[in-house]
Amino acid sequence: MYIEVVFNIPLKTTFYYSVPNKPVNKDKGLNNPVDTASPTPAELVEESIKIGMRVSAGLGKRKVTGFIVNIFEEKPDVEFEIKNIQRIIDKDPLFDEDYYNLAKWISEMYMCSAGEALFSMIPSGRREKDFDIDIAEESLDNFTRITLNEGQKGVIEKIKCSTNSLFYLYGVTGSGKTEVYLNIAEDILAQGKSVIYLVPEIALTHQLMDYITARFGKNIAVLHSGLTPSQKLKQWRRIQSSDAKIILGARSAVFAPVKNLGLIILDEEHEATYKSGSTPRYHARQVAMHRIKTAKGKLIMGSATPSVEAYHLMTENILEKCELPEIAAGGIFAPVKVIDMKGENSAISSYLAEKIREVTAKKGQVILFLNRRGFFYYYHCLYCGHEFKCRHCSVSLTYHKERNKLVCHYCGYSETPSKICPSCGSSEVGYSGFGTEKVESDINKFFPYLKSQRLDKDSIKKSSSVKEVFNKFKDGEIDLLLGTQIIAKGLNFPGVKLIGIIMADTTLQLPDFRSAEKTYSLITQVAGRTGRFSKDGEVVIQTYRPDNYSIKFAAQRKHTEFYKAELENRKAMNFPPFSRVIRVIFRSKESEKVLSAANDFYNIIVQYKGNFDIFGPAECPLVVIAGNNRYHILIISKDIKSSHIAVRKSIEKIKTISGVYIEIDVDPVSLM
DNA sequence: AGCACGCCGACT
DNA sequence: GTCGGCGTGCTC
Repeated sequence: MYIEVVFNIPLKTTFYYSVPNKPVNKDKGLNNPVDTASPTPAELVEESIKIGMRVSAGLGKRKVTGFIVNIFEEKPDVEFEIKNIQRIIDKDPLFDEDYYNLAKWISEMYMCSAGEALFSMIPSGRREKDFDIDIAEESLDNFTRITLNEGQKGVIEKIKCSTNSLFYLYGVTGSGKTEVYLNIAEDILAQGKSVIYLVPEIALTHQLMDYITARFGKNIAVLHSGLTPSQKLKQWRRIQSSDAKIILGARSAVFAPVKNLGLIILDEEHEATYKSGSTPRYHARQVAMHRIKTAKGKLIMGSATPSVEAYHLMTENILEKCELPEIAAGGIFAPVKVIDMKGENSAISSYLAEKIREVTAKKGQVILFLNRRGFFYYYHCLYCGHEFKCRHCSVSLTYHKERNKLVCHYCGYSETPSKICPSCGSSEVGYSGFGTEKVESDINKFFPYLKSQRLDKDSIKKSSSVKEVFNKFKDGEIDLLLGTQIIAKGLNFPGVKLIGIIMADTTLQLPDFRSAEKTYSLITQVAGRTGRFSKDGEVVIQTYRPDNYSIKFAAQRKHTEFYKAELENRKAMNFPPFSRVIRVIFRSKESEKVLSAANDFYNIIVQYKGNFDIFGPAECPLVVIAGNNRYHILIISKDIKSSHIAVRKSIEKIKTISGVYIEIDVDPVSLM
């Protein structure tokens, strides 16, 4: 008997092995050891081999784990000598042929080997281990059905009756999206089908867990990167055996081996965490759409701030838009005030400073958002606010202080910044930008009497955990919380009466065509959540560009207007959703090698004439990560097919330079 | 991706 | 003479 095996290596080739007619150390690999003393008939061994099992086999000089993807009775007609496998690892297959087709789709789509795809989809655990789904027993009994409002009832009815398969639940936080998801899930489960419920981060699975169990019982499985490989394997087996029919998890749960898939829920669709950061760089949304198409099920995505791509699909009626009325629980939005930072001398505007004084005097709490450290300097006219953009790409130019150059990270264009504003003639052009430290020192200077706490990735490690800080904040031991995205959860505390976005421009001036979308999304999310928890709260947004459409429309809650403006821009510039992007990244410890590798690639891909444009090579916005110098090339096309083929052929053709690594990102979500 | 082989320069 | 640097090529 012969088998075809794939390994977790970036090779397109599959490998052939033979299976000896005697048990191959079968005991070692199985969870339930067999008695090796009694000889197992050859047929039995062969019969027990199935597609989807793992084997251990010699590959070159080493012993590697691979997946069986095909089985043959006859010896394949090949030149080379076929080796025996060393042993079979699994008693039961981990996937079937349909699932292998999904892996092949991933490998095609995201340009990796089928082996790499399978290894990222399937847990690597060897021993099944329990994962304590500690559900308070009383919550099982105490479940009471929430009464749906008219809006929710309407949407549920619409989704149930529609012949469409793709839906978008468009509604603010608190509009009751979860209830809609679960009502549809109930319907699908009643039909004997399975449901995958995706959330952007692990923390959210914990919250939902109790609630879902209370409602549907214990046939729930969890899959996320917080579990050990063995725990994942156990969940995997439960899903395979249909012991679990609802799968709750983060990005990778989209690969759950469900039988009879009926529904995928993808909450907070706009979140970038749905896009994998390592090979294969899949997007859970894209995978979900593909799985639903093949399974003929339904997909419901939802968010208060849909990605521009999703919004576009709604206008095209590819996604059926289901709107939920503003706030289900009944509430008001906090007023949003946009402050022009022009002429302000400190990181905290006089308006915001006054508000902080006012609020804290009445024992209210304050949250200040600061999006990351000042990686990028913002070069602009301090008088009229004119911003410097690339004349080719219309993406913000990044100022490099050491070189005194404005650089475009899309096409590689650079220029020496002019000393005079091209728009108003003012000589007050220059760069600005400040990090957490500057804001922190300003706060301490102005409000030495306040108990303030910084919360970002750097500060957690040394001091306390996020949870601790939140608990302190909740108990009122902290007056002012200053931090990055992490503190978004703090918006749910009723004591918070003031939220400030210190520099809305930090996301806006990122050298990324999604910068406006990210800015809009952040402001809308912040402004949308606040009113719900503190009735007399206020949101203050500081910016040098109060008239920028993303800030203005988000602050005024003119959502349709924002998407309209953004889609017009994207269309004019031929950016997604009006095109598809493939990003090819080159990295190396040696800076000279990267650029020459990128140039080599460029010279190869230009030869493949197709319906696509090539941008670059250019430095990645974050030029050096972990000692690696980084360059990228962007291939932008109306139709991904021709660029896909060109990239694949170029990768095959390019001579590898030692120490230079090439990574491909299809439909990148971040271009940093 | 690993790992070995092999071809050159440096050094006891 | 041989140790070790990394460019090249192969893995069923």
